[in-house]
Amino acid sequence: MLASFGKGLPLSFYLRPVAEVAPDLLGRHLRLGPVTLRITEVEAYGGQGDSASHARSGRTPRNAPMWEEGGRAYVYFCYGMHHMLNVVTGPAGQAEAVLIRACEVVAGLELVLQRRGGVKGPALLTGPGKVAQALGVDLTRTRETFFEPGGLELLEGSPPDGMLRGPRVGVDFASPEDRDRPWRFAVAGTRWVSQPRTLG
DNA sequence: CACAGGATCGTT
DNA sequence: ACGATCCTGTGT
Repeated sequence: MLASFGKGLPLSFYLRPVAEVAPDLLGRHLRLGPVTLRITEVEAYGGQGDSASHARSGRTPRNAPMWEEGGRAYVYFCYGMHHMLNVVTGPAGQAEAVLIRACEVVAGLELVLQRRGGVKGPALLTGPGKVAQALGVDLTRTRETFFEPGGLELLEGSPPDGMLRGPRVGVDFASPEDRDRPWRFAVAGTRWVSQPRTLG
């Protein structure tokens, strides 16, 4: 019999404030083809008013998907080698998104190991670049909704027992107010978290 | 057209 | 602590 990973999340799930959707994504399942991951760490990024967000300087070709209706992917290329996967939230015009920072493998371990170069332990999937690499997500996925057959899917998954939160990683360039905003969320007690140091 | 920098990762 | 590596936004 086929393993069931739950139903797909409805559009209404995404059409809420980003700081509400982000913690609600913990424990959800992210699937693309044969690989299914359980989300263990995320970060919320706000719209134009958030100086840490790609939306801070208005709409550009790269961040255009952020301005569209929630329930789709925003993928960008970083440091010349890493792809970052975000979940766009809110109605069109809000430009809010959640960065998927870490996961644990639910299905497709063999392919994940292959894509990640045989790395073992938490280093397999703790960090946003690693998540995209494991899923096989690249720039061609940006703007794609989570409702397309054969595409990226977000499923109900299993809720976490507890949650940790802390400031976002790598946003020292932002205003003090935005830098200190506790918009990073992680499943409590899991090894599948990047830089656990700054989480409480 | 040229340039500086980045929501990172893996090694030193 | 640092280098890889190239897309992107900004300015000329």
